[in-house]
Amino acid sequence: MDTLEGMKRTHHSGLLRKENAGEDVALCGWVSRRRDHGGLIFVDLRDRSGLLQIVFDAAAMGEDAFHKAESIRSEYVLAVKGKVRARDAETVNPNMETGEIEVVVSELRILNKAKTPPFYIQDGVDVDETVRMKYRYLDLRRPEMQANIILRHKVAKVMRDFFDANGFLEIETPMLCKSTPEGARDFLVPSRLNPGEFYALPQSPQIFKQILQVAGFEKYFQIVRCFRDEDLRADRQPEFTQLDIEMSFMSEEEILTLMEEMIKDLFEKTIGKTVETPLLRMSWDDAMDNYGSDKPDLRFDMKLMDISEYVKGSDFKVFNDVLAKNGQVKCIKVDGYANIPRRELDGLVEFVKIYGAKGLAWIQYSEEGVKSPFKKFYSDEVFENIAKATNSKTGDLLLVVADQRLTVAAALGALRCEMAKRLNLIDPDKLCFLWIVDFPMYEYSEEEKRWKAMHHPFTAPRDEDIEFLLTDPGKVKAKAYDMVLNGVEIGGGSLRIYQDELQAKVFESLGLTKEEAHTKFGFMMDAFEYGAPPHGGIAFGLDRLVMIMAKRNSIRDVIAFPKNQSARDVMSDAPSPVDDKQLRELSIKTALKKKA
RNA sequence: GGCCCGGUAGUUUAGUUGGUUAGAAUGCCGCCCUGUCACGGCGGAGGUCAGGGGUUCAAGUCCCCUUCGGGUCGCCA
Repeated sequence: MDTLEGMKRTHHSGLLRKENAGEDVALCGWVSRRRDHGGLIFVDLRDRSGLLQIVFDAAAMGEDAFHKAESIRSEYVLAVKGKVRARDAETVNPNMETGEIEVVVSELRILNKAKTPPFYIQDGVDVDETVRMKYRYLDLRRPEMQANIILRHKVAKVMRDFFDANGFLEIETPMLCKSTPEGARDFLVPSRLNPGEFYALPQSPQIFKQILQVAGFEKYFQIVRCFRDEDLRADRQPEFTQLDIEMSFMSEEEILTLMEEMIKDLFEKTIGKTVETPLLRMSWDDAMDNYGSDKPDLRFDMKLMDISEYVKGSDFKVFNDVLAKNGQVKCIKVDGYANIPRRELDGLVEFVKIYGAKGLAWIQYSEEGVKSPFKKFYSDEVFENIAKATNSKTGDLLLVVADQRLTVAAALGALRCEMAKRLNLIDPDKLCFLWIVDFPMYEYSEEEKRWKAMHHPFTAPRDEDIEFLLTDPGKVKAKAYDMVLNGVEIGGGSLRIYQDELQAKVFESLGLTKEEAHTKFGFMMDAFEYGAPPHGGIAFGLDRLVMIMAKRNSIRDVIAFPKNQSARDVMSDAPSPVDDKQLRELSIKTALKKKA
């Protein structure tokens, strides 16, 4: 085995070009591929910058050195000295950035051997994700993964530059915090020095960033890790990174505008995409009614349409019952899909049930006439009127759900996205941003039979709705806003309550007594008694943002060391049991053992 | 916690109605090869069909349980 002693790398392999022909270079990297022709060996050398072909020629380099070259295997770590040579026209490889040149090796050093990797390190290879995760260091060598991690770095860098230029300060907040029972489950950390007591890892720096406003920093941001002990998804990890922002003396309008500028700057400087501002703003009500979602994907149309008025007053019990209970009958139109196979329709019925709908009906405006499970309950005229109202032509399909407003929205909203996916209606290069505004302040929890804050209890209600806080909470809208990109919520925030009378009222509306509120959020309420400025903020999900920029379907692909769906790190095998001594130090008697 | 899908050489996979010794590609090992770039040629090794139980003359294949992985609903103030 050799060392780098006395050799200094002069270039990165992937950056050499025809202009470098004739230069003496020293390169370092990993063996991506080896092509042994007997007296001539080609190796694709890979470093962070890319691939380059290096050539070992028995005639030119002497027998001993060539013999050494013959022992090279995949992923060996090499250092080579040699001369850049322009390739003959017929040996140019147009598929490689460096395909016009190669490096003829004069000196080879094998800096390290490598075991045969469990999978081939190349983009586009479909390897089981558990294997990729276990050997994450190999998976991360793939150019695609390197690009994702590099993009992530650039994103953070551009954000920091932007906020610095706009007078913001990056301030760190604690990782060991007080547990707050509201919201997501906390990860708990036992305190050795305080037996029986626990810290919580932050779900977000929400309270601290607001207190920093009381402290007079006026403009705060932080790129910060957050922790939530909830079930995972393709776009949810137990620890994730947030761009967290809070500022004082700014209106909602000013905040939204500044964030638009940040996003515009970000997309331009990282992936070279132009974002048109100002972004579209849509009320929560409009989003729910037209798209069935508070994070609508606007890359395709297919809006929800209300056909309640056309189907009321018939003998069709399903619709009648729903309409009698203030429900609605709505549909989406799938253009040119009237000949949908029956089997697929049955599948769609099952699909909407996942979202709480009791069923799915349809109208097929087919060549052979109208087909619909409720055809016999209505006259031809009704179907003509529905066609007119929904702008349906022969060949179109309407998918119909009847239920309460939010159930219809959930089912048709999901179905809308599903049909777009199936029919390939989504342009993958499109970026559709929008703001969702005027969120409801509260949502009713059927489970707990009470009103819960939709955002969090420090979110300010709209001034004109304050009078309804206690009398009609469902009517109150909040000064809250989410930024949505391609059907993904990438950020959300609000103006906060900063006057204690209003805060008390909101706590009361949530069924919290002053004492309870004080136990939960006391230190913040204390702080707010000493001159809290009007303030507000927002937080963006950095992982999700990078995921979309990198056109990936999972945030695991843009996180260097992610967890799997069971929240395990399969590379390090965390979490793991600890021995009793550690537990005793923490004053924890026993840990429930995983059942054997 | 619920629902759906999946687990076959290192990797990606085929495997029909349950029926001979589980097949291929790639990777790996050996030999040959001076213009390849997914190099090529010849030869070779490599399998707890996730685990357990059941049905059967016979199970990779059918049934049940467990386990692991992915997606999703709930959950994520």
